[in-house]
Amino acid sequence: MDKVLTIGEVSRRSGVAASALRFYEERGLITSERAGSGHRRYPRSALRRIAFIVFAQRIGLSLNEIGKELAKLPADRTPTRADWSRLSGTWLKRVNARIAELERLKDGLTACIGCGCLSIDRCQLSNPQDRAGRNGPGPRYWL
Amino acid sequence: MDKVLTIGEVSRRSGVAASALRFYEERGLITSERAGSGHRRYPRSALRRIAFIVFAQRIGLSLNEIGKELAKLPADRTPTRADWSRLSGTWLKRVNARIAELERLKDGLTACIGCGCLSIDRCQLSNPQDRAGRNGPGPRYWL
DNA sequence: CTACAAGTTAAAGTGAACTTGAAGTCAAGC
DNA sequence: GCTTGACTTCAAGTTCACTTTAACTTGTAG
Repeated sequence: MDKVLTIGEVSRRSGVAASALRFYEERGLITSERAGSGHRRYPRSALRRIAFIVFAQRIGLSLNEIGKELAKLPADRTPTRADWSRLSGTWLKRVNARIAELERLKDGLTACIGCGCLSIDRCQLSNPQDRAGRNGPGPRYWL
Repeated sequence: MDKVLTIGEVSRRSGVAASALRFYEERGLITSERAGSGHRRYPRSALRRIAFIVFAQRIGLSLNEIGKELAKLPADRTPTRADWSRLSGTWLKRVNARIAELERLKDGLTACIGCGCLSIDRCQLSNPQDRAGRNGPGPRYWL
């Protein structure tokens, strides 16, 4: 009953493309055993790990950050419920901060734009300082 | 008193890098007059347009979407307060939807992960169907 | 035995949102 | 007149999170 899964099965059950699963493995986010043929075999616990990754992404973490979080899990055994819930602390802060920002932006949407004060000099909404700080190439996400 | 601004001045006041302003112009999001020297000159109203772009980005719109929104503004005159506020309708829905999703994820964070049900088969949180639908290359954003 | 689906790797491509670099022009201060 | 700084264009580079492609091997059904 301790059935292992192929990459195709994992892909179908998680909704994550097989290519993405290989990519995650390359990045060290997930691991797999190999069958004699060289094909990947996943334990059922991999599904939970993948669910975590997807979940964390929707919350706004980058794969890099997710990798750091996953590294906190015990390597020597299948993580327990308690292991997983320990990770959720960081996230809660993050989600709350983002919700707060959106609420702020929402208020500005009706109040600030409506009243005509969407001016860089006076309005806090478009927050020049926040932006000025983040440099370097690549797309910058709004978190 | 109808002072025009150089790209450097606009950059400092908006917190948006000069290179980004040129990029926005190339994408058709903003426009500029030219001085005899070929240097860009911006009317003060450009600051508001830029503030709008930054604001919209933080809300989660892509530059493409922002461009479409900006296209709704009158081309023949400086947009009024009413013109701007007409655009905010779409946004409000978007912000509300995103806040709702984050709230949902937040509940799952404490309830679902805590209780151990973060399983792809049973848990709605990591929503396989949502993901399966979005394909094609490039990074996929969680909105 | 032959199809054909499903798996493998490595390398290159993709889209978004910019930045960086090269090579040159223009304006102001000393 | 020279340097310095701010500007110009155009092309190429960067990051992220993947996907796509090519060339190949394995597993399964008929």
